[in-house]
Amino acid sequence: MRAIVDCNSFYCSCERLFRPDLREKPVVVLSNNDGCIVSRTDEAKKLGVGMAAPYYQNRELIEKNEVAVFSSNYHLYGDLSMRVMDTLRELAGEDRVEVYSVDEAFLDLSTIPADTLTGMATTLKETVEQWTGIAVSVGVGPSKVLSKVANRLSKKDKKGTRGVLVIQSPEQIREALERTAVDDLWGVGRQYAMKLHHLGIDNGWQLRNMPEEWARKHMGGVVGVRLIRELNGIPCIPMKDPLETKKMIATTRMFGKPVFELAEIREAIATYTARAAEKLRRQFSVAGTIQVYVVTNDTRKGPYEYNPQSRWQYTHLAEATDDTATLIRAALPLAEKLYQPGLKYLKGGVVLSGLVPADAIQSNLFVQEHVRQDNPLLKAVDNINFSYRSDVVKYVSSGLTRNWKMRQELRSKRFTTRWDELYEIH
DNA sequence: TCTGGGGTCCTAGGACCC
DNA sequence: TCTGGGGTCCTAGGACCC
Repeated sequence: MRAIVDCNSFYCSCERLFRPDLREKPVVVLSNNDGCIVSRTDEAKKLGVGMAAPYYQNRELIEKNEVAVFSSNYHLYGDLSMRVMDTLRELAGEDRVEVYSVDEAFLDLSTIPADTLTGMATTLKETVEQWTGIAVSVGVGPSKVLSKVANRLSKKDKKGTRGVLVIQSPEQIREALERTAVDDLWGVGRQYAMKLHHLGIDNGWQLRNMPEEWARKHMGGVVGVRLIRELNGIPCIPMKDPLETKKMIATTRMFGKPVFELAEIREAIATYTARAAEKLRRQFSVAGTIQVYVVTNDTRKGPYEYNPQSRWQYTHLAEATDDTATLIRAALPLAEKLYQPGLKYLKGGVVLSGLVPADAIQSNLFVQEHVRQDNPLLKAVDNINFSYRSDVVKYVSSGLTRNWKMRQELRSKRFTTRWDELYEIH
């Protein structure tokens, strides 16, 4: 059996932890640049605040109802996420937890006796809440997809399930799947949902009964076959090895306001490269390929149309590296190649790929000077930038004016990761 | 006269997830 | 004025190899 543990309205719950006055009150958290609503509490949901909805479209509703609004505070959420995951590992066993996202983890419960699963799930929920202050929902089922189904139903019926639902017997599974629209299944997105409804397949139970060969033809090949099997309680999506590292690292941002000059684009790209390189070093990898992209607003559709167009350039590095300066040197010419005067730039980004472990670099015979890996200077810079102010130490190419920096006007303090922002009790 | 079979690697693009 | 950011997996098709 598998469990999925999922933090309720995670970003909002983190904010509430340091603002007890907001308990039971509507709260929302905004995406970067204060653009969209990415987390909302049940109270905000009830008021009709949409998920992933643009902030400015909901502003009136939010102000009228005195909804508390926060910019995203990733330092805070990252730290609390770590505490939740540590708690789960403590309870379920170090190697039985797969961190799936900042607010979700799959647990392998295959060694837990069937009749104690509900007890175990309840313990997980209560302990996480007691140790971290973050409320979670727990769904348990024979496969990952079914555990997701259970988790969703546990949230829909909070009073009945108290946030914990185990589906195990054939009857429980059938009932749960009949209550779940195909749109709400993990692995069915907009495209497939549309296709399925077209064919008269509306709920999970109907999809479960479709033949595998049909799924192979019409639902993305083996992906569809796996989904059908998972719905039938046959686990085919394995637990991931916790030691696996990322295969790609990206840092991309909307600019705080549109940008027109090459100098500004260069600054932004250098800054994003430095940030991506930090992430790279954190997982002890080096990158073999760097891609740079920008999004322009093509005005051919009329001056006020939103018609974003992306342009890409990439280069393979002579030798894989995690050195910020080397990566910036590779990135800037790509930015220059992309730049065309007169266009309006909305967004930029850097993607590192071809990642391999730092201790297994394939060296290039034709590279004369090898950059020293495990550079103590960079380590020191990473430490300073994390524990004090971001970019206390930065490369000159990342710029000093930074007109393009994103808006984040409503961010709370980084109570748990910055010395100068600790929570104070007077 | 007439053109196999089996394989790898790479890229682009589509679908999905939170 | 105004719409986020960061990932994964799979497939198809082209280039190339023996």
